[in-house]
Amino acid sequence: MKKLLAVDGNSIVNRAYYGVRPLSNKEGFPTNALFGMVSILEKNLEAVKPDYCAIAFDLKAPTFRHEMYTEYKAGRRPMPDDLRAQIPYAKQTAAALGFTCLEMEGYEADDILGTLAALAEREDCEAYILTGDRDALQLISDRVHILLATNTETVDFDRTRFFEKYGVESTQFVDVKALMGDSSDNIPGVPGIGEKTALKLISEFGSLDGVFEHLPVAKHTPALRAKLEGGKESAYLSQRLATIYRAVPLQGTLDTYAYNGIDRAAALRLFTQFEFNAFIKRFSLHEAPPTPDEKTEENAPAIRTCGTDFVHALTGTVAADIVDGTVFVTGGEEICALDADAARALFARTDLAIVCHDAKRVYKELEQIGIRWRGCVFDVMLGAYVLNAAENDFGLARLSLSYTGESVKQTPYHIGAILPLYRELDARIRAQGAEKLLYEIEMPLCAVLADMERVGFRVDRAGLAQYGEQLGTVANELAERIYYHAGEEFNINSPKQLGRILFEALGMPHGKKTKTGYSTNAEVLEKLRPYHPIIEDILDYRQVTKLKSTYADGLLSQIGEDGRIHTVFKQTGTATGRLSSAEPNLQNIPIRTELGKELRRYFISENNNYLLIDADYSQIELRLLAALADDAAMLDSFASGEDIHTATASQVFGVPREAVTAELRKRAKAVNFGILYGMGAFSLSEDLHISQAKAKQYINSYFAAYPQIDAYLKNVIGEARREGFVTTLLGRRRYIPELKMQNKNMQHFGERVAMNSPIQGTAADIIKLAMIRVERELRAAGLDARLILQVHDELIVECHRKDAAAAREILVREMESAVALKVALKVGVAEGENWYDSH
DNA sequence: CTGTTCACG
DNA sequence: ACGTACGTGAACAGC
Repeated sequence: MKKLLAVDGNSIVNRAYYGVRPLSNKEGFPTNALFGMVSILEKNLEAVKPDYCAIAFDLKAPTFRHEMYTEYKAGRRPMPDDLRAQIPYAKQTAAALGFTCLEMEGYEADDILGTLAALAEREDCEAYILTGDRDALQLISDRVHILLATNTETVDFDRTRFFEKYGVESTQFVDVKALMGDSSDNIPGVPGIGEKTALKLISEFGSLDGVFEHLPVAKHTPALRAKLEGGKESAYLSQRLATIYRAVPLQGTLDTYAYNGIDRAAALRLFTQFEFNAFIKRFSLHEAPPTPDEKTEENAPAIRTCGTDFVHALTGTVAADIVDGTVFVTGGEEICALDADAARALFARTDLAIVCHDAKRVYKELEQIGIRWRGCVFDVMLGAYVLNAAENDFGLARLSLSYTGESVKQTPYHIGAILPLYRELDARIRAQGAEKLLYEIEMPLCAVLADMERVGFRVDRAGLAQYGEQLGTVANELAERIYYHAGEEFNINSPKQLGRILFEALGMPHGKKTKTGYSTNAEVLEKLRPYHPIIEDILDYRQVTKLKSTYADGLLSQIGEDGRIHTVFKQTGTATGRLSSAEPNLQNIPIRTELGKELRRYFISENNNYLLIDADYSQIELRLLAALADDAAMLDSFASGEDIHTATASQVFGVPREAVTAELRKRAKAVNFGILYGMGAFSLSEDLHISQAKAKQYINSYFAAYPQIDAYLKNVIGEARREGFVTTLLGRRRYIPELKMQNKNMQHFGERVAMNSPIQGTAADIIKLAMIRVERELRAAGLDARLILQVHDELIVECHRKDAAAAREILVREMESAVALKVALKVGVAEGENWYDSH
C-alpha cells in the first residue's frame, strides 16, 4: 500500500524551536527551529518511506473558527521574533526536502491535514500525520496514523495505541475535547470538567449527544449535573471548534504530492546559508549525484578545455584550468599520481599566476614527487579565513556556495569554482584592508609551514619508550592501591564508575554535577583530598595515565621512519588567527609538572652537531593590551622593565613595589590573566579562593589603576556590537553572532570573545610575521638552521652548532622587530640539545 | 558521535 | 534560576 506523509508545519517548527538550543549562523540569523525541523523531517522520511509528501502551514488570517467564536485562540503568546524569522525558510527548506507546501486562507494546517487524510483514505493509501499537537489524534483510523513528535521521540499512534492510552475511540476524542476544553486554543469546554471526567463521561455514554441525551436519567452528582446543564451550549460550540474540517478545497489527487526525493541544489544552498554542515554531510550534498554512467567523460569539461600539453598530463590528478593566462590548481588526493615531468614544466613557468585551494597541501604533495614549488599567489582557503576566522568549513564547495553562490558539483575537482572565488575574495579582502594579512602573512606563512611540517621534530624513540614503561609500572601500582581503598576493581578512567565509588560506595560529598552525573575532575577531587587517601592516588593515576596514553604511547605511534614527528599545522583551524597543531598536537606537550616536563627531554636535535634554540615572547598578550588600549600606566610599567605582575600588584593593592609579597603578586597575575579573557568576579573568586565581593573589589581597583584599559575593553565591545565583528591589528576579522542573540549568557560570552580575540589574534598575526622573517633571514644568511615548531608565543629552531649564535641573534631580532608598537616586544631565548634544556 | 577530562598558550 | 575566563586537540567511556 502506498503511503502519505503529511506534516503540520507550524507545530513541528514550534516544537523544534523550543526543543533545540539557540543556534545561529555567523550573521546572527537564528537557525534552531530550522535545524530541529530538518532533523525531525529527515527521521520521519526515513521511517515512513512515503510515496507522497506534504507539509501544511497556518496563515495569519482568521479562520472560520474565529467567525464562530471570536475568542478562538485568544490570549496566545505571540510568536517570538527569532522564531517568526525562521518560518519562511522553514517552508523553503521543507520544499527542498521534497515536501509540497500547502496553506489556505481561512483554514488551519490541521484542516488541510484532515483533508489530506480523507483523500488518502479514498485513494486506498496509508496516511501518516506528523505533528506535535494532540488535536490531530481525532484523525486516527485504520488507515491514518498520527506520528506525535515530542521533544525526545516520535510516537506512532494508531487505533490500538490510542485506545490503550485514552480508553475511548479516536473518533470520540472530539467529544472529550468538547467537554474538557483546550486552554491552548482557548476552547471553553464545560467549565469545571477536566480530562478525567470528560473521558469517563464519553466512554460511558459514547458521545457528546449521548451525554446530554442521558442527562435527565443519568446518576450524576448534583454538582456535575449542574455543570453539564449550564455548559451544554458551550460544549457544542467547543465540539465544532475542536473538530478538524476534512473538506478543504484542495486541488488534485494524491499524485499532486508525489515524493521525488530532495532537491539537492536547493538543500545545499539553504544548508550552507544556515551552516548545517552535519546535514550537508548526512545528505551527501557535496558529492556529485549518483549517475556513474556519465561520469568519466562528461563530468570533467573544465579539464578538457585545458588544451595544452602539460595540463593534459594533469587530467585526473590535479585540477587545473587556464583562464586569461592564469592556471588554477587545487590539491587533490591523487596528486602524487602526477606525471612528474609535466608537472615540473607547469610549475616552473613564470608567466602564470597560480591560484590554489589549500596551497600548503599542494606544496607538500608536489614535494612527494620531487617538485619544490612555493609559487601560489592566492589561496582561496586562506583568503576566506582572513575574511572571517570564525567559520569552520573552508572547503572549496562551501566557499563557492557562500561567496559566489555556485554549487560545485560539475567535477570532482571543482575547477571552475576557483577563478570566480578568487575574484570575489580578492575584492573583499581589499575592501576590508586585509591585503597585507593575506599577501604578506598567510600566503608566505603557508610555505614556511609546509617546510616545518616536512622537516619535523626528532624524538628519542628508545628514551620515550622507556619513560612510557615507567609510567605504566607506576600506573599499575596506583591502580592496585585504588582498588584496595575502594574494596573492588573498577575502571578508574570511567567518570561514571569513579563517581559511583567515590560518592556512593565511599559516601564522599559530591560537588558539582555534570550533565551525565557526578563531576570527578581535578578541581572536585582536590577538595576531597582531606577525606580519603584514595583521592591522592586517583589524582596521581590520572596524571600518569594521561602522560602515558596521550604522550608516551601517543607520540611513539606518530614517529616517522626518519625518527621524527611531523605535525600538521592547521592554518584555518582557530577563530582567533592562531595556528593549531594536530596528528600529533605538539603545542600541548607538558611543562607545568616536573613529571610531565620530563617528556621534553625526548624531543631532541638531529644529532650532536645540532642544537635546539627556543625563543619566546615575554608577556606578549599583556603588552598588546597595553598598546591597543594605549594605557599610560601599563605602558610605563613595561617601559621601565619591571616585573609586570609586581607592578600590577603595587598599583592594584596600593603598596610600594618593595612591599609586594609573593601572594600579592600571584593575585595580580591572576587578575592580569583574567582581564585578557574578560573574566568576571565569580571566576576570579574561584581562581583565587576569595569571596566574590573581594574579587569584584580587585577588578574595580584594577580598572581604577588602568583606566584606559577599562575604556578600551568597553569600546571594543561597543564596536563589535555595531559592526558584528572584531578585528586584529592586521585586519583579521572574527564575526561574533553571539552578541546579537537573545540569550544573555550567549551575549556575555560574545562580549568576552570581543575583548579577547583582538589581543590573542594580534599576537597570532605578530608571531606569524616573525616566522616569515626568521625563515627568510636564516636562508639569506645561509645558515644551517630551520624553524621546526611554533607554540603560539614560542618558536623553535633546529640549528647547527656552528651557526647557533647567528641563528639566535636572527630569532630575537626578527621577533622583537616584527611590528613597531608603543610597547617593546621582548623575547627570551635559550638553547640545548633537547627541548627540556632549551626552554 | 557526544561528553568528560586534561594537556598546552 | 542559571552560569560563570579566551583559544586549542587527544584519549577514553559509553550510548
